[in-house]
Amino acid sequence: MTDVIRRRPRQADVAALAGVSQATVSTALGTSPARASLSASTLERVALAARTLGYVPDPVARRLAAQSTDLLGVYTFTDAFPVEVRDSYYPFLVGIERSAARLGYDLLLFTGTSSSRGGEAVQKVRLADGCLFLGRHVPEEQLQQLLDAGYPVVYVGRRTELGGRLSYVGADYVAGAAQVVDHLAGLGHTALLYVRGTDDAVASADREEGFWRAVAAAGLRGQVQRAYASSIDARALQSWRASGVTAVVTEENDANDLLAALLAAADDADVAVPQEMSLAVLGESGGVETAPRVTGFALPRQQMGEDAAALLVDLVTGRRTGPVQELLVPSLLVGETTGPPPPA
Amino acid sequence: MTDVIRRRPRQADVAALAGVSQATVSTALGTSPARASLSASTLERVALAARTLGYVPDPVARRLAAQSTDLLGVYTFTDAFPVEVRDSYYPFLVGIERSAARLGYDLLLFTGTSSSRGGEAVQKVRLADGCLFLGRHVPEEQLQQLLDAGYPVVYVGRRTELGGRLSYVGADYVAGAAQVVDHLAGLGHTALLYVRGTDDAVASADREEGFWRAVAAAGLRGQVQRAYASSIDARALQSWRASGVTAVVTEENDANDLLAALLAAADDADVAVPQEMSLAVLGESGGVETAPRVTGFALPRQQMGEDAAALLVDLVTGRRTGPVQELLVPSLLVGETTGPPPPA
DNA sequence: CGGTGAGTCTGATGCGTATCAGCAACGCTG
DNA sequence: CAGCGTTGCTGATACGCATCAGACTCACCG
Repeated sequence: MTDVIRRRPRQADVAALAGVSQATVSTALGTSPARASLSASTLERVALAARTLGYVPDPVARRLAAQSTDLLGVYTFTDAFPVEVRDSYYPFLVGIERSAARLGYDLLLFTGTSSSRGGEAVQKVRLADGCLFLGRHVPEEQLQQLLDAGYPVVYVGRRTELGGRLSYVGADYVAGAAQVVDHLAGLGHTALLYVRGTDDAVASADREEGFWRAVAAAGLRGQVQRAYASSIDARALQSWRASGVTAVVTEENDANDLLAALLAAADDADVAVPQEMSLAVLGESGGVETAPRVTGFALPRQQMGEDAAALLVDLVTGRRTGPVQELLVPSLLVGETTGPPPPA
Repeated sequence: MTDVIRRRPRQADVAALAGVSQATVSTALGTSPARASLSASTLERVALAARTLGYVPDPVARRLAAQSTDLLGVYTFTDAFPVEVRDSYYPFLVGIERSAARLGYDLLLFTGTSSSRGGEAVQKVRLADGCLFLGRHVPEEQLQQLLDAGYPVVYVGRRTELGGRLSYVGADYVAGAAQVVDHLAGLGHTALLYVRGTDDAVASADREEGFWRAVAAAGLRGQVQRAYASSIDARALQSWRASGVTAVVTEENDANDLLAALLAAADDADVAVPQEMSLAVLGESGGVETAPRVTGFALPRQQMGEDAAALLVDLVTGRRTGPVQELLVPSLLVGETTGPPPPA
């Protein structure tokens, strides 16, 4: 009598029942080309035995032997499930999950905070076939190691670190900025001011580039000014108006809310938006509860997630190779803060 | 010359560099008690070698050998990241992630939809040390197999399937219902009507039990009626009033919105809520956009998630054993639909 | 009848780690 | 010096699967 409290059945058990070798079971149940050279009757017997025993392959062993788990890692540097539901990461995850599910992959969720052993923790993602990263943070050394080992990694969001070796699916801020500027040009504005924050993030630079390009293309007058939210007040606004500016665009900026400062300044200065001054943001206007719906552009977040996951799968399967970098074009959001310029 | 494009370093490489055996490296780098019997100098040499080579343990191999991955599975039968952000599962996930992170576990996310091979798919969770399930669906056969193998499973939500062998962290609907009834009793109501749906879900039965218990404890008159949303109209409402009922409670019910039907009926019958008739729900009143904030109780969803994950970890580590069943008490939500009964 | 090839299947091996029995060297006791 | 316990390490093995180089059988051809 064999032990009744047998652990999970393994291929060896199936093999015994079917009267074949473990190797044959592996072949019969797998998808390798070798499968074609097994007789129909053997395939059938193995399948039957497997069903009878309720055999299910052990994904861990499978991975150890074959280097593949049908798992995609998702590494976030903040909680993946933010309490702030409006959190901007969320739509990425929705997209990622969709794509993964469609392609038959499951998700391995790492939170930077968890195994807080800092650096080393990232290596744990190797349990998955490949890994998506999202978040501002870029652990260069760790990524370096992963890349060197040929481990597939895709960032959600444009990342220029590591000399372009990183694959990513990002948003085309240049195009987004251009859309906003074009929108203003279409309304008849000719003198624009772009107020941007003082940091040097990639996205910021892209937005500025988009601003300049569109300004040039449309033959407008434009200028850029860097500012802290605290330095934007009624007086500044008045001086801009005096210099002929009819529309101000700014960047969304969580840390340092330029947009809110501009709205407040307009209010202070009794400048009606958009009648006397148009206002737009090169990005999305934060929360839903923002009083006026501000003109700007929306990142195709869910689509970015989907594309990133799909790209990762391609890298994993080898359908695509090398660093692949993809930019998706945002869509213009026309809000209530832009209108034709005031009559001269 | 050894091959330069060497794969990730393994313990064998560290061992060679440190001049010890692979077994020693495993012991030195691990946490087993055997570690104590290694000399300080050896520990040091191994640690140095590991650091030099940038050795990182392979989570897969570790799991295969040691049956432990520091991973918790999360199995949902719908998308884990619902597009409907208001989705009721979401807070569970927030709690789960928190707990997991705090306890040093990462999350393995399975969506019932992904590996759609139906039943067998559930077995994939074995990659994790234990698994949380959420969703109405209960794949009994599959769970049976997992339980029989001693695999730790915890449901989020009370589940009475499998003869009580399932561990869960649920909401105490009995207590929740009692809170609502007590609230009404405190306001002076003496005749209550509980309108419930027609299904026989566990939660429904619990609510009804809570209703009866609290009614008995408070010495009130109560009655229960089963109904479809479509059968609730102005006439029904009037007849209830005629029979002396001053407060109606119902259950939240996504499929068959009794609550909405009641509100509509009150409107039709020109019965003012809560002046002429109080209305409460034994659960949460659906969306945020519900016109009046309906009195009811809130499930401590996030807490349930946290507790469930914590429980699972206890089961995994063996700190607790056997089926553990936990109920958390909801908190009363006093809304705008309950008030004192009309003067007789 | 020896030889060739196609069709089927198996034994052996590796993946990277954890664990355990056991070995060698050493000091100590009687 | 025989006997014994300690300390510090290693060899062997298991975990469950995939893969590959053969081995074996049988039909068929020259």
